[in-house]
Amino acid sequence: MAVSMHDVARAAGVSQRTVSNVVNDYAYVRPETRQRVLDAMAELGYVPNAAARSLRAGRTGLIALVVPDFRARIFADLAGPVVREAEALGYTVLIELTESEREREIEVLTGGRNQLTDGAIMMALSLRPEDGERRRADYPIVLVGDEVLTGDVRHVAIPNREAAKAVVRHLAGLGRRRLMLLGYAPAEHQTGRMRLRGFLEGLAEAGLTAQEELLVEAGWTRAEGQRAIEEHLDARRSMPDAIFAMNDSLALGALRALQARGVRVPEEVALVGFDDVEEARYSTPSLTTVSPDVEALARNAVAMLHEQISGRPAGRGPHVVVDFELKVRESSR
Amino acid sequence: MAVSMHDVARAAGVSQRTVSNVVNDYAYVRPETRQRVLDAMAELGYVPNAAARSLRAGRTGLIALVVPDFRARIFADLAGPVVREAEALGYTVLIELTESEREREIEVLTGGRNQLTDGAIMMALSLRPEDGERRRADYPIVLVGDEVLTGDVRHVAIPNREAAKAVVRHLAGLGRRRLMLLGYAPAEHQTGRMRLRGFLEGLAEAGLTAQEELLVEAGWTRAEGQRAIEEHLDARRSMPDAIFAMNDSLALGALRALQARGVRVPEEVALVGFDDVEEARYSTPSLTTVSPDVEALARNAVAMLHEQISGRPAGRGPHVVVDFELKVRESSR
DNA sequence: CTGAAAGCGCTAACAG
DNA sequence: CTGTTAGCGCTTTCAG
Repeated sequence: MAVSMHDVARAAGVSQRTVSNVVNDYAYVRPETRQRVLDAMAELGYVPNAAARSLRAGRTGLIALVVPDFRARIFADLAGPVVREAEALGYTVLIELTESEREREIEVLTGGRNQLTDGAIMMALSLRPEDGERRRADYPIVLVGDEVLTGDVRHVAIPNREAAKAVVRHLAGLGRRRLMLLGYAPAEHQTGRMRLRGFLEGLAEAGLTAQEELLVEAGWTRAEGQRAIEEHLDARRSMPDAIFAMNDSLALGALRALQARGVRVPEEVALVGFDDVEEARYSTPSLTTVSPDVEALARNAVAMLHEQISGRPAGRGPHVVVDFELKVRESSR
Repeated sequence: MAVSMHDVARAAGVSQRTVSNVVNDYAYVRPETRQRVLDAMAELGYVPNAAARSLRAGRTGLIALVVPDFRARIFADLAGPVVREAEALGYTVLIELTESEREREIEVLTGGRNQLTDGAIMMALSLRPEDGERRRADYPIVLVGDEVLTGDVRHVAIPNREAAKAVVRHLAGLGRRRLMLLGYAPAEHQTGRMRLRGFLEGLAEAGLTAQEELLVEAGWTRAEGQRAIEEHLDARRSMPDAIFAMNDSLALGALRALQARGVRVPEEVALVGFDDVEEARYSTPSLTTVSPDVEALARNAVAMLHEQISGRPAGRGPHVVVDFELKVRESSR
């Protein structure tokens, strides 16, 4: 067994209490006593035991980051900032993968199989509003992304609607009139619904009307983007002069299809994505895209969770929408 | 405070011991007693307390995954499999980011600031061989990637040398004679050294000799790949007929530079990368690359760590090299 | 099959 | 400033 506080106390000739005081640099300890204790600790290689501390404190200092999968770039992007923010507030982050399974997401709402974490930050993709009732009231949670639960669950969102609107405004400003929305998926995630809504609002604002033929269904993957555009072109459906893809993967797939069919981007068709994945900067042409402030997403999520855990008064509302930036690149000029 | 075992015991009219037995489906408990206990647990919403259990057991059931950064694709790819494997063995994974700082990597060797984890899987980039001495002997660690420590540290490796050799063999088989190595970095990571060594061995095997002008220095990023190739072309240095990039980012940066300068790939210059990032499949032309078996990497790392933690006899040697596959795509035909 | 009770390592209330 | 000590929730030894 590892060396305990008791061992240190004996070695330093003080009581356990004093060792504890030193470890937590608490209260008043006479400098020389402190030094003696520190020496003893170093000598014995003392390391405080997290389990005992947690048991005593009733908190573990752990928070869970719950994501569907790390291969999706946005989740990987989020992990770094979340870990850093959490660390700054004294938390350690542990990872939970849901593979987008609803059961696993629900399990998080109840605090998990064991009370291992003080709270969770979750990107939920499969929860339904009514699942909110299964939530254990005293388990702090912050949802990132869509607002999928009813009730007073805190949540920090990507500005889907506002950004989609900004994209349309940008395209209309370039004189484009026949805008395609790629990745249309009626009643899928709220993310899709919000981007759709922003798209439609943008069109209305620009005095344009949506053409049904230009709302193109596709899963949000590169392969699907490619397939959908190929089919659209081959079927000689009405040709857009701009495409707003629901995310960058779709956009990059579309780009490949357009190039394969000899359609020039951006001359004939402008192309805009969403997410600002790294590749967007490096494709040829480079891709105009919406860049949500992921850093702020992480910062807010951790801060909001910390507020709940520590019972501190919320310095911000229960719902936060972070900023975004439209990165205009070669694909829409 | 949450409901404890004691509460459940009282509600079910049994002793704490019996509840514990039920929870750990231990020993012999009469079916009806078991049921009564289960009912009481459900009724009260009992959830076992991880801290108490850890304190008692002397193990936390947590393992650390220590990586420099999640934005580098390979780390993100590793996370999923590691979490899944760990879960299958009853561990929870927690994340530690080192930003490649040597001090932080060393700290892991000593078991960290608190005994929170039972062991660690680390991708170390900055450790030096002599750091091995700082290692706390009883803290289980598995290194992934390079073998950076002397001593008996377990480690699972990517087949850098073998794969680099296979790449050269492939290019030579296509009739290419003037092979460039992009991302040459004398005495950087061992990864680079091993790939370099494989490259040279491959050349020797094919009866070719390395030209110094074709060992091109560059950081392992896309921007650097682009810059290095642009400079090389603009300086009118000797033209290669094939480029082996130390990783895919470099290769994709190089691709961009080649296209910008009107060099046709693969007709004039074949191009091969390393890592098999997702984009490699979708670039134009798609990129030939080495695909290490990341799944196996994760599986072995977790299994080896588990062996150390549980003190089980090692079913495998202390060093494992996983498989790879050379994915031949459009960029080298 | 079940109960009583010790004790894992630490914090903090209480007492000097 | 420092010592004593109870107890966080659980597992497990020892008795029944």
